[in-house]
Amino acid sequence: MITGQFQNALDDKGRLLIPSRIRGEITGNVLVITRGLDRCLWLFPPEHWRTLSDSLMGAASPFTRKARLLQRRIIAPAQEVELDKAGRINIPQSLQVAAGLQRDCLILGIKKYVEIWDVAEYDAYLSESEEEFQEAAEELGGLVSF
Amino acid sequence: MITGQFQNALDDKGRLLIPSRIRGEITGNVLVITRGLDRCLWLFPPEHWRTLSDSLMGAASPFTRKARLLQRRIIAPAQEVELDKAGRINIPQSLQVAAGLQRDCLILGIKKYVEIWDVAEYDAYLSESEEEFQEAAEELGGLVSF
DNA sequence: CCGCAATTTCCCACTTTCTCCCACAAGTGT
DNA sequence: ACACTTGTGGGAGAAAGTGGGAAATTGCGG
Repeated sequence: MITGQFQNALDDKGRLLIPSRIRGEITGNVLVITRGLDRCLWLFPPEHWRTLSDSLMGAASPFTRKARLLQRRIIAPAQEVELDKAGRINIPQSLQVAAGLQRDCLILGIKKYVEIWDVAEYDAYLSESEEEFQEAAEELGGLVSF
Repeated sequence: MITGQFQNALDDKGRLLIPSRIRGEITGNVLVITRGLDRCLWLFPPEHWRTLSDSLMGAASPFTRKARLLQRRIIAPAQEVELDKAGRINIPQSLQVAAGLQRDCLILGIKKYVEIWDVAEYDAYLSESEEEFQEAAEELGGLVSF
């Protein structure tokens, strides 16, 4: 169960340190990175990626239009990345661009996976969807109990 | 399982380098290239091509109109291509035209096959289908859980 | 049937990028 | 204060990506 919000710097070589709190939660030193929904990247432990991508591919032959879209947007950009000795991953150029990563990145632990945002992009996202968030909270109110 | 998104240049002789990450996933040095759906080319390892083309032919006698269409659009343009020492393939003139390839090409790994796009064509495709992608993602919400 | 031109194939060489490794600064706990 | 962990930067060597020339093949006209 990965949680926590961290801010680390992407260096000139495109390396990003995975916070040690998160590293402690994963086994092995390989992760899968891909484009997420909204302007961010998703980082999965390989076994969770397999589950997700299989169900995406399963729902979907390349002969239907929406399936191709999902495959191209989610599956295609996915790449295995390895943690180096210092616990960093290399973020491929194309993914940096896709998520608009500059220097300061946010790393969000969302239980089974991790999101990577550019700090500025994330701020923009939060403030522009504040209203929608309030609505969503109201709607869920009935469903969620604890 | 081939994945990853790469951008390489098609040179004046019509050669395109297959990224080494992808080369590492295929055995042998022969691939099958053909026209794909939407404005792109598909590249298969020979064994997957056999599976696909067999099932296309099987599903479809030449006496139905739609079957002939599929066969002419997908099967007919297919050609075997060989990787040279540097890991490049030669893309036949007719296929370059079909996919509108200029110089900068995108190479998308979609698990069992590879798509080749002209960079500009792909950008156009993505932005024009952004809305549909959002819909498709919402629909998946119900199906995919992990 | 032969020779020349155009195209393709093969190979080599250069440049850029990536990868691996090491070093250092700052912060934390003992 | 000292050892240790965490976060950051950079240099050297290796590999990936790119371009171009020479040899081989094809096709065409004489």
